[in-house]
Amino acid sequence: MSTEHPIIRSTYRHGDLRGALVAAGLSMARAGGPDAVVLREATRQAGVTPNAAYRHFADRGALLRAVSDAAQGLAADRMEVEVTAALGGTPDVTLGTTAAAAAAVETVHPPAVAQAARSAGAHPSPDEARRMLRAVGTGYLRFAREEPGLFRAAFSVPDHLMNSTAPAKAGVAGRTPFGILSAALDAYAAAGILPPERRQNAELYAWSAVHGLGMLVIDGPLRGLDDTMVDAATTRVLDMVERGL
Amino acid sequence: MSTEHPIIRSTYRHGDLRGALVAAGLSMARAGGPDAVVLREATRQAGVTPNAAYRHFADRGALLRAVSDAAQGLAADRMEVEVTAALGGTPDVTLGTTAAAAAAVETVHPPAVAQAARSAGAHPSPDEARRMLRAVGTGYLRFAREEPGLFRAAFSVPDHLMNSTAPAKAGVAGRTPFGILSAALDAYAAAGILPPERRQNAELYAWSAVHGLGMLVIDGPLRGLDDTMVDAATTRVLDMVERGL
DNA sequence: TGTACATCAGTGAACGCGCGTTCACTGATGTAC
DNA sequence: TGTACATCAGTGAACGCGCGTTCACTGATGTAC
Repeated sequence: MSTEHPIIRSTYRHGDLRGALVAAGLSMARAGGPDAVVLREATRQAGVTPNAAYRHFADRGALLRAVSDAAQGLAADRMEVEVTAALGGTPDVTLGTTAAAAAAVETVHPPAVAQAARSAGAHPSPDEARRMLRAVGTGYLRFAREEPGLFRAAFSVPDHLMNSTAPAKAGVAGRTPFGILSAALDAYAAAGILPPERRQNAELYAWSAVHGLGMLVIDGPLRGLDDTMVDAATTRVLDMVERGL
Repeated sequence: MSTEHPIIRSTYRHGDLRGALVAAGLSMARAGGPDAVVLREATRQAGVTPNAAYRHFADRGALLRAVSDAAQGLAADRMEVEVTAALGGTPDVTLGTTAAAAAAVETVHPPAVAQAARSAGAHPSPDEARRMLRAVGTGYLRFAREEPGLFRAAFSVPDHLMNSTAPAKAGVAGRTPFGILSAALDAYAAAGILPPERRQNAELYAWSAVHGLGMLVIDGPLRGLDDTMVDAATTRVLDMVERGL
């Protein structure tokens, strides 16, 4: 079932087997979600014996968790791109693929992106804050639709909120999806559009709405919706969040 | 791995093998979600040879779809109970389990429940409409938390919205989860709280918010939230939907 | 009312598959002296 | 600077497992005459 030929190594040591296994896991998750992450296949793609994986991961679950973290990092990257575009960094870019998006992030300089977001977050205008929050939502949903397998690997694998700021889950700009959402909500509050008493846990409510649409559309009963309908639904869900928060 | 002993039949024919396989599938889904639905194990629990299943289902996928439909029916039942309670049918019942909930629905007479909802839907007061919509949401989320495996089997298995009114997905009262939500939104519109121009596709937006919270809590990064936090989040998400619709 | 027969729900045995994991091992690396 | 040696990342072979699915079949049922 492996489409890519196993790599023939020249050296006895691999060099970065752990990284290679995670990369292989990501490519499997991309194609089939978390369930498609197969330990043996990962070692095959890395050009290594199956049991070599156990030098780096206690078991399949540990590999899957590492893959999930990496997928969260990619989600973060996709969101950063959207936020940057919304804030005027690269106006109105329409990026087709997540790979392109990730590349775009890297070309804009990771720290610069975080910087732009942070400075806008400090003294944002209501309009900026709104654009930022919407960008976070659309970025999240773009990732869900462009990479449904990675999306499920990122957000359907058991984990705790407490761990959601772990560095492994961060994108190239060093922020996690949760952190990006939090920053946008901070901006929202700083701009005075969100009453302070409603700021607490606002992440959960905004996240719920957007996550639910994503799951219904890629995995659930709304699978049949075409792109324009999903776009419309995205807009309306974000309207609802904006009004309802 | 099978905990229950296989049934020894006295007759050559089973009687209702299809039903038995779906029931076995439901019990597996209850314990482990859709991935845990194993065709061979279903036949074992039904006391039948593995290949006998192929008289009733083309393949494992067909069995899984039947199980998913049945799970949606159970979700509908749970929601009906909540709606009935909210509308004064059985004031303030706190039902622990879905089994109890389903039993409660049956004792109230299925048609009576649908009837109550329908009559409230025809000329509902704003307050009635609000209580009804919230009940739909809390019922959905109660089901998610009480029966996470069934919830995932019901709403994470590929299907289309077009089929979402199929009778197989209905509960004992004959309505599907989607149908119940629609009825509540009709009541909302009829009560004049939802502007007519916002009625269209409102199902999707309300559903997204509630579904997202459910998935994040049972399967995703919010797994660690304790019951009181989830209750609080449920209230706040429903507030958001109410304000934002 | 009795019987021949078509139907089709089940049996019994087997298939190929790929998985995760464990065992005892080998051989390249880098460090201490 | 050279060498002995501990470390540990990899090998090779095997395990038990249970899955979905297919084959040719058997035997109870209910219907047509």
